[in-house]
Amino acid sequence: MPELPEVEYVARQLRQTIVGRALSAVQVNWPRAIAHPDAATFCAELPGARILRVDRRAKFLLVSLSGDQTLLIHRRMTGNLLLFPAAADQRSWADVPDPYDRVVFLLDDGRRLVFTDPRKFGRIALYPLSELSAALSGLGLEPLSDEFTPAALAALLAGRARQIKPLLLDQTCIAGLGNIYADESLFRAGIHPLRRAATLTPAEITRLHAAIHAVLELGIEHGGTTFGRHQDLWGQAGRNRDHLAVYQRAGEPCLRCGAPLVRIIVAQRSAHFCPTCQPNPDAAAAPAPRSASQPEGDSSQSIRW
DNA sequence: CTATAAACCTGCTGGC
DNA sequence: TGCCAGCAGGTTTATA
Repeated sequence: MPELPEVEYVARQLRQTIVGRALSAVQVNWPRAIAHPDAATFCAELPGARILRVDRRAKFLLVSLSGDQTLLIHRRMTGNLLLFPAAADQRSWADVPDPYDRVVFLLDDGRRLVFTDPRKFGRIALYPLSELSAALSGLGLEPLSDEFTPAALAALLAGRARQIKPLLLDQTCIAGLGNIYADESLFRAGIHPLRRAATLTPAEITRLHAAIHAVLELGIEHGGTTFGRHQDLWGQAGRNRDHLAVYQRAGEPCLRCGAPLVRIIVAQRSAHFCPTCQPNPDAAAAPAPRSASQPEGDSSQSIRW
């Protein structure tokens, strides 16, 4: 669920609340949540470090610390960062009742930054500046940056036989889109999820570029999309769900043409679209399924850990 | 290069 | 009402 907008929204909140503070202590309740280095070293290195800045790259949260170290946080499916006020009883900062709290950072002003994650997929890593770029080296274009232009997108798609939907989800191509925003982007651009990347026309590429940008910006503006568990720093749900056009709306009428929206499986993930506004290119030869699902390709690669 | 499947985990849903 | 198979989505890894 946390995709670029959800991560960006929390990054902005963290930037306004914890920059300038120092870490007093760290408690790791689920060692495997620490991807690098080992949990013991992680806990030993952090106390005393001051938080210099907070950034985002793709779906990663980057917390720059004094001592040339950077905290990399990836929320994966169900991870959330919550900030709690200083406890009245300073001694009890660690005994957070929530059983899903995997890592707890105690700030020097008594507040607690907690990483909660029911599914245990989320990861936190600590890298020295010298290894940071290597750790993030596998990521593709940052969709809200200046490098993401229609031309850059065109170059990415050129010669690719892959279906467009899996390509959009591939973090080594474009970094930050997840299932929700990929579906929303394709709908906005009027492109069927099974279209082969290389077959998109210049006009379609331009539309897709604009759609990706718009959909992500709107997501951020609305505090992200909450379906299962995304919450912001204060535990608040995002409001973007009310602004989605196709995701999780199978069977409901298309907002543009009224036709029933469809859900199929593409690359082992659900894909939602409007069969009218997003016509299937080469549906001809195929057996012509209906609404259920149909296997199709995918792939994706990315960062280590 | 592209596609497929399984794994990592656990809460929630649907069906019986 | 209760139990369980199956689903969900981000990423990695192994295999066609």
